[in-house]
Amino acid sequence: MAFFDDLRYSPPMEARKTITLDPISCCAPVRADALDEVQADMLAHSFAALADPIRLRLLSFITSSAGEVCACDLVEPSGRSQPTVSHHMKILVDAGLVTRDKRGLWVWYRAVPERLDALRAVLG
Amino acid sequence: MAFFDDLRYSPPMEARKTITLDPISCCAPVRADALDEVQADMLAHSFAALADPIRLRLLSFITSSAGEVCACDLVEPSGRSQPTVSHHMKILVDAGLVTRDKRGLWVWYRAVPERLDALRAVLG
DNA sequence: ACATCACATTGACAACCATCAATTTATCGA
DNA sequence: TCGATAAATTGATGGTTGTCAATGTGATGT
Repeated sequence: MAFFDDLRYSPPMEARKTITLDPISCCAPVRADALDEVQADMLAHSFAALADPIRLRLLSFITSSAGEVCACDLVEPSGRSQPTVSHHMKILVDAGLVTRDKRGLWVWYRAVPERLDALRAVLG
Repeated sequence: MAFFDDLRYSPPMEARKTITLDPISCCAPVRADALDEVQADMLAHSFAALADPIRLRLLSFITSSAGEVCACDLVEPSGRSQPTVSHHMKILVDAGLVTRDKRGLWVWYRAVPERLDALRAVLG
């Protein structure tokens, strides 16, 4: 019971093996960074492209169609104006998640599966 | 060559089989939404939690340590002030990506692998 | 009770972001 | 060359976000 009281108000077992109750050294150090600052900046930029519901739906339109999708088919189902859709698509393209291919008057978008795989890898 | 010129300035093969050159029907329709608006809102909220380099590094500190990490060990390596780290950790907790456990003076964080798995699933 | 410590909250500010109307740019058919 | 069309850009606006100094809150040991 004194043991459990100790546990409740102290650093965990692993830490308690090597440290004292001195607040300065209360905590076991975390491991070396898995992500350096440059990697974190790049990844954050990619995830930011996914951090908007409209962009997620636009991307889902594209990934759920096996091939390409015309920009003209994204405006109406997204419920946003043409300039807004163009703005969001630019963000997805700049993040490398989709490619843009202009042919004549129309622009065609394709998902970039390798890029989505890379983001998946970071999460697991 | 006339054939390729056509290809270059027209909708793709699949579309050309069923449509005319009338601009109104120029494009093959995208498939039904894979993501409805409610799902998109929730997912965007989760990805927004990952859309900051500091939060990605904080999360990586936690996931790269097998067990828990003390909040007191996150301030110095993140290079941000204590209130700023507290702010970012709240965002990660609210997004369900980490859990918060206060024991005595210290707060301990743990990753929530199921939640990271869920986000991974969306990307693949 | 009191001083101390870990962490959260508040308040303020600058930077960034989503959105749309209006306009511009690029491409096509005639 | 001209009119029409798809998409990008511009400019403006309201809302959100990252940051820190100062302060508040709750737990601890004495």
